[in-house]
Amino acid sequence: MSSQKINSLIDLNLTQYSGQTSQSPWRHNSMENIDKFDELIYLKVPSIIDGLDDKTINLNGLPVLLNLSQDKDNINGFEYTYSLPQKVEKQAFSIGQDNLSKKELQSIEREIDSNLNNIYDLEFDLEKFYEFLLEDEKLAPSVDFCKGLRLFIAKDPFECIISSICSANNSIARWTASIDKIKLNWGEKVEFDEGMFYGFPSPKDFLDFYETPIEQSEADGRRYEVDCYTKNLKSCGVGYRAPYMKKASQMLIDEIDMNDVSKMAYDEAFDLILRLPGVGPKVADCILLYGFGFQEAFPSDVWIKRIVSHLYFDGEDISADKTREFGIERFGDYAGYAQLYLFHYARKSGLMDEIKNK
DNA sequence: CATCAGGCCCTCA
DNA sequence: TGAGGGCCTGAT
Repeated sequence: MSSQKINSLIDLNLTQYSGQTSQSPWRHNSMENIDKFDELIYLKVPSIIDGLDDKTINLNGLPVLLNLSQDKDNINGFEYTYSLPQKVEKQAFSIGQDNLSKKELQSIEREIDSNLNNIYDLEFDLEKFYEFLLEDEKLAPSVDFCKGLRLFIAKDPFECIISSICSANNSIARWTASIDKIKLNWGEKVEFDEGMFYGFPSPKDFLDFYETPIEQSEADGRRYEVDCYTKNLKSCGVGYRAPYMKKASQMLIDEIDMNDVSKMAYDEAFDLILRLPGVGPKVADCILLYGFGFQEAFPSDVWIKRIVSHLYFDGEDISADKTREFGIERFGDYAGYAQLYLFHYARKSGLMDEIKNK
């Protein structure tokens, strides 16, 4: 398999490990070379691909495994290879192909490129954004610390919603571990030569999950205890967020169509997402930014609050709500990126430690 | 054994 | 309308 090239300014390592609240990290392909970003991601490309003889072939969401690699001293692009699981290749056999044709492979590659464009926000003009940053005295230093950092957009909005609910009042290590457990327990399994990979359960799947290891049930007029450990959300370490996740899933089935959200204006989408249980202003903005691509969102957690307070309000203690209003007002369509750059600039420059010790 | 972690929910002025 | 207490859980 020849490797494909993407030519865009991006630092994969920085982007991947900047702790953005959209998805748990991917899987290292090799730990041997630390000077190289070398990771595997499993995703599904859209279902229809162009086949031979002007026919289209429905592979119903073709699973592909991508191996992305980038030398850490070259952030002007990256390369990837991809592989398909044996199971799906057999589906191709069943529709009369003894292998995928060149045309079909090209179609798949186009879809992969399109997915990578979305996930890494590659259409975003970083150079233009840097001009914007340099005009702001406070933001200007961030350019040197964050060169090549891009938004890391979720593959799946629902996964992003659950991940974001999970991240509230939590540590990065814990919420990512919980999400990994959920995928391991209940995600669709797809086997590649490189190993087993897992999808994320659907909203409907979540309705079947229990909130505690033992639940009371009633039948024949009497109560008894049911061992539901195997479908127990709390066994994934999500704690009191388990009922939030279940109720949110129910609402996403009954009353909120995720397909509508991206068509809405930001304010309207914000109010809608805010109705989900376990979702406050900060989590709502994370969902809109990382799950739906609303770049005018300004997720305001305690750190952004402290940073904004320090840089723009002379250290005066301001509320998270006021921080959010400030970010949206001041940075406009760049709010999401400004938040990302502020956070990592503060972390890398030592500003965060300085504020913390106050 | 406390404390705390990239908030949210609920209660009560 | 907003301030403040309590909270699953696992790491330190």
